[in-house]
Amino acid sequence: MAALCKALAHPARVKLLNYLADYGTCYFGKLTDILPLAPSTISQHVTVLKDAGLILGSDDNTRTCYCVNVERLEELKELIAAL
Amino acid sequence: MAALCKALAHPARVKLLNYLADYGTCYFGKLTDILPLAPSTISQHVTVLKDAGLILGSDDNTRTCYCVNVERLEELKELIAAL
DNA sequence: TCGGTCATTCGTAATTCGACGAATAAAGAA
DNA sequence: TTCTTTATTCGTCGAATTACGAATGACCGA
Repeated sequence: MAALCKALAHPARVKLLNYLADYGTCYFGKLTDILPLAPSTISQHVTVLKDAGLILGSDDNTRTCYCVNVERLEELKELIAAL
Repeated sequence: MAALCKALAHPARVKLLNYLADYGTCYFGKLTDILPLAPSTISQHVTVLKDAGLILGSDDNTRTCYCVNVERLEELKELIAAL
């Protein structure tokens, strides 16, 4: 629970998750348009979300496609709702 | 949203909120029994939860009585559920 | 083959976090 | 008054976070 919240403890990561939740999937390149941050920084945030299990990345030849891990997100929702 | 999650981004603070949610209210001294941390450290965590608005503290003469801020907690639940 | 794009990793600097002990303030008991 | 209890604040330290640019590797097009 603390680990999941920690993954959402930064505005940039909340925006990323929100965007993915709204648009389903997208490539990394699109994410760099969403946030006013350097690509390397965004990659770091994406890694945090990935490590928390909240998003999934599939290597589509040279690009990387990201999407929300719905099951994991449900897990978080249940944990918070049970508070 | 990120601010609220940040407040819950540490196991000690999750435990504190859980305890208060279960037991309604309690004094600071009781909280020091719940966690294996120095009182000063616990006070820091309590301050973080208080600053986030998740708990409320009322000064009962020499002791301090803490309880969950239900409205704020509901706010968090709605934000997470809306993801 | 030579560039160009895409995404990540590495190295680094500044800031924040998390923990502790010591000092403090305020109220009550001896 | 003096001592004890209670809760907080302060100072400090190491660890973690956040940001960037530079370097890297993999793939495609010219």
